[in-house]
Amino acid sequence: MRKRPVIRAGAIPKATAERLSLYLRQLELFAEGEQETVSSRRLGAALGLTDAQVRKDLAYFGQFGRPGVGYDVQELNSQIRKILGTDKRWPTAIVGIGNLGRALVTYGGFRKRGFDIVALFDSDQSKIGRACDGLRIRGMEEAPALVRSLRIKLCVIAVPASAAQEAADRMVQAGVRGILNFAPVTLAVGGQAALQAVDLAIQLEQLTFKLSGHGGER
Amino acid sequence: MRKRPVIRAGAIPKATAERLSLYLRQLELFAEGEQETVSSRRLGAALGLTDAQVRKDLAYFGQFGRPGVGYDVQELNSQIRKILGTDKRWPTAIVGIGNLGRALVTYGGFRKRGFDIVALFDSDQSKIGRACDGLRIRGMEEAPALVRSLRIKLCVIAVPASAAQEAADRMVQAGVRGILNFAPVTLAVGGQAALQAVDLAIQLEQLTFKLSGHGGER
DNA sequence: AGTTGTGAACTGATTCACAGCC
DNA sequence: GGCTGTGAATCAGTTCACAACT
Repeated sequence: MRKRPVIRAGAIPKATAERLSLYLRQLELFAEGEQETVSSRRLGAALGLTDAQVRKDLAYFGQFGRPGVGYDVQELNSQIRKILGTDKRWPTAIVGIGNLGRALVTYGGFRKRGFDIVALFDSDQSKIGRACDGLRIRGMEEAPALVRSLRIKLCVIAVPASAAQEAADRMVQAGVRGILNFAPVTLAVGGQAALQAVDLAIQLEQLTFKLSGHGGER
Repeated sequence: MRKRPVIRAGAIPKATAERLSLYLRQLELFAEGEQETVSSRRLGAALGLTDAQVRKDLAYFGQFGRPGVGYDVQELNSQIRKILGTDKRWPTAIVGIGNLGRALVTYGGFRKRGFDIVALFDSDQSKIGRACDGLRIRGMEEAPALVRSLRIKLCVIAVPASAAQEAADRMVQAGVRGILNFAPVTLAVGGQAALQAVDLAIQLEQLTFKLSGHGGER
């Protein structure tokens, strides 16, 4: 009898968590290609990782693979979704409907991966009431009611740096549990919410660092 | 006599490189606030890091601080710029002028931090020839000439996943040395260029992971 | 007193290497 | 032959703690 892939919790390395998302993304590609199974070596090669790394990561959560065969693409896909929490859908708000915010509203990749953009907020009076991609832009004062009624757990902050902390405070106050921050400031939320930050300019700086010699080769 | 802050190279932890950008960002805020000096403790506190971490990071590059006083904000600022390579400006191209690409073209944060968007590329015939933020959108076949004449070293890829590898190949062929990739695929460039990847959906997934219990508290 | 720079200790992550399974 | 799961070994990154400096 086949061993059951019971998901065990425990201390998951942060680095492993980031790679789980990569595994999932790649598994979706393999699934489109009608791949039934995949080995740690092939999965790793597609992502620039060693086979041992892939096996170690997956083993944190249970025994998903079959010696001599590899991992079942569909099953591993759904197990990782369960681990990441994306086996269910997440209603998500976007705060700050400027150029970047608008691009995020229409970004198809969110919906495809389990995130539904269901509310838009801005504090600019001239934007409030207008629509973007079929959704009405709301004032921040409507956040508490909407977060509650639409069961919003996540929000994306795409406001200018100077407005980001206040936007975060108000959304946490309104009840969101996780914030993806695109503003170039470090937010303080005092453990009230999970934080994830993306600074677009910093991403380019990491490239110039690599190119300026210090970055180590390869 | 004051010790000279000679930048030493050597093996810089990847993690340190990422934090350098954060230090720089924070130093700019302190500089606006007319701060003359800053201690490792204050700099770290603003970013959620320990003082020891800050000192260790900065010490990889030389001796910038003064015992009993701290670090000179302006000097540390310009030293980190030098280390990151952003003491000079970087002409940058954007490939893929869809919703995200357009938002990136107009994103002010790039210019402010040393990146000049000087060329736009797309492979969609209906977009070629149009303008975006005052720049003409070019076909990919113009990339080699423009990369050379405008001395473009970096590009941002904001095309759909299915087109990303080809876009990367063509830009590397055209001569760029670093790629910031927003497409949700792992690119292969065979060491011809430095790579940095941002997958927007993955950023949200990391939040759901934290919220789904596995992510460790704090 | 306040703060840096840094070896030493520690904690965390990756790679190795191999027994066991298909 | 191919492949997983995992303990052991290695490598990397962080924190500690303190001498030295202002």
